[in-house]
Amino acid sequence: MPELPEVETIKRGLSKFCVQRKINRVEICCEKSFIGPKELVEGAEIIGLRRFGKALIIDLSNSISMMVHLRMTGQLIYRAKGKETGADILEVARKNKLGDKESFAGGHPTDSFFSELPNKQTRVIFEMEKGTLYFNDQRKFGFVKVLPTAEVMEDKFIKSLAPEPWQTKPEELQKVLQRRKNSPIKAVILDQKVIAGIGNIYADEALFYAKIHPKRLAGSLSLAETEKLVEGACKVMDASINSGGSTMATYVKADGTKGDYLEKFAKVFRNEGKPCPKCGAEIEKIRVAGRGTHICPMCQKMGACQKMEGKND
DNA sequence: CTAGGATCCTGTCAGC
DNA sequence: TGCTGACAGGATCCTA
Repeated sequence: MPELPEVETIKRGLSKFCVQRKINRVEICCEKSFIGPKELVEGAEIIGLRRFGKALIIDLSNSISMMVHLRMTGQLIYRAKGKETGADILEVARKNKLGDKESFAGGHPTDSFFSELPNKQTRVIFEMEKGTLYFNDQRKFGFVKVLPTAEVMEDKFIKSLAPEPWQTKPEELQKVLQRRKNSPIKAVILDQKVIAGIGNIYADEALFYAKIHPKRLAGSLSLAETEKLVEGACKVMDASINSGGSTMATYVKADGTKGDYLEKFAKVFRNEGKPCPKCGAEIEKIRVAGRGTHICPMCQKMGACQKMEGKND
């Protein structure tokens, strides 16, 4: 679930609490969620955090790194010593502060951000010098992987990542779209080897920004449309990062009630039935490439050619 | 090589 | 209330 802006927000949040702190002990609650020998991590100090697309790299002082991928439902939650239950975290969240001294939570938004830990979904526990870092993951698709720092860039996933939207050249992307010309454009931009960091939310938001129907075949996009799409991806991700991504600071509203960080910037995602902010037409939910997809049927029209083939929706 | 579908796993929610 | 199937903010593997 967490996409590039969420991982970036986590990187910034954890940098405040974990860098220059030692990991004393690692407790693995789910074998599947932790790949590699935990002994290489225990006793090492975190010296920095990096992000590549949706992957977070935690670099350690002993030339070892951990690669974290949250996939659909992963979360990283840090709590200072004595604050493990999360009882006082609601108060922190109410203040809407990202960089509180005591705690931080980001990733798939659930009540685990501020409820008692560890819980049923806790997969790995890192006992740190001054607090505890929990890796939670409901569906167990995510993982933490131990590898030598020197091999991070050789990792299969990292190595095959395309540039992120800000570094994407529309002309280059256009070539890939021609190669993948018979796939729906949404399926293509969800591929991390095509453009890094986009997931289901930002795919829908970027396509809405560019007024492109997600079922349009990739090969049918003009260069101008591709440019607009890249611009849209940059803008929606910038907006999300600036609003704090999906973290406890945005999960809980200022008045203490449960909110939804999507409210802050999502124009179409999970807004089916609501009016389009541009034209007022009703936003629809459809299915594209096996994923729930949200569009404004007025702003995002299919091309005339594809329509005649009966592939419109 | 591309395209499409199944698959990993747990929880929640709509519909009966 | 309980059961069932669909679906979920991801990526890979398998098949054609």
